[in-house]
Amino acid sequence: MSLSAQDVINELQHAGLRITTQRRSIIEHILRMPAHFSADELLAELHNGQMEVSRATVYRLLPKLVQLGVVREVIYGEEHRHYEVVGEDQQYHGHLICEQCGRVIDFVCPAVEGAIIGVCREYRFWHHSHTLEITGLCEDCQDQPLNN
Amino acid sequence: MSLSAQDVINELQHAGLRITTQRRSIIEHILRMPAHFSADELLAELHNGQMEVSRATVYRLLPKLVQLGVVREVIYGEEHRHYEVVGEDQQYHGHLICEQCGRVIDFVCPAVEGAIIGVCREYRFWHHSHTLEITGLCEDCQDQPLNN
DNA sequence: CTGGATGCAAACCCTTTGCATAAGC
DNA sequence: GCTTATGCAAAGGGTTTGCATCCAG
Repeated sequence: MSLSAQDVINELQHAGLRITTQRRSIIEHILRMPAHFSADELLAELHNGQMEVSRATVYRLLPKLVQLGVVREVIYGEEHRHYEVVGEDQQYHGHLICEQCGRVIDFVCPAVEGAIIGVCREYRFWHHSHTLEITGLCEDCQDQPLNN
Repeated sequence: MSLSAQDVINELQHAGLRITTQRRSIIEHILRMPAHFSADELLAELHNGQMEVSRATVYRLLPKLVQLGVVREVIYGEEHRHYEVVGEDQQYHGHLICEQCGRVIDFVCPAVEGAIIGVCREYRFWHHSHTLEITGLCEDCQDQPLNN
């Protein structure tokens, strides 16, 4: 089962935040966005729909959703922020980022999960979230001549 | 053995880049910076010395050094970029980042290294570099009341 | 000499914010 | 009604860039 808009709305309410038409719309769109999206891409989607939401509102809600654990920031190499939805049952995963073509490949790796839990125990660190990003060349780009 | 300024300068030359007084100065300072630094902190250090280097020059050199594998970008949660030197013998490591006090704790974990190599083999991905960042609460902050 | 590097300052661009208005609860 | 959320537009702040000058190779 994946996260529903209502689930997120309930979380907002529990956190003492008000449920507005704009927030409802933003949440519904976020759940339909591709794996990784930026604030700008989200805004573009919102403007394709009937509901208009201002940049400010989107920018104000996203950090709250991060705090609530609904989305998390990923793919930091890029110039602007990217987010992805944290599914209920979704395993933590990492990203393989191709330096040549920009493609982002998601991967899951239980061994990494286990290692991270071990590190946190060792350092008595309370683990909230983590990101693992590997940059390099994807299979296709390894064969191609460099172009920079 | 850790990286010397001359090593980096040789790498620049091999890459066809010119060796200028400014670049020499930047490189020397980078090697003396604390574990993680921003472009701004680097500039402050440079201005403490006798040699003046402009912001533009620093901002133009850093990406080249990333490409050459001399430094890498880390600690992406922050609003601006941070870098760290990639030592010759330095083990890859990750960062534990405290959400409360902002402290950054480096850790090494061979298990993570192994897992990453496995993932790259599986996806036929050529590994250039990677970062692993775990956010949460450090030991000290776990006991303190929340203040946000 | 000649093309790459520097410095200055202005431009960029994503993101944040002040303030008046609107609307949850 | 009281307080929070929204929208607009302007500010913010790190980073990039155009252009004239400089200098390493």
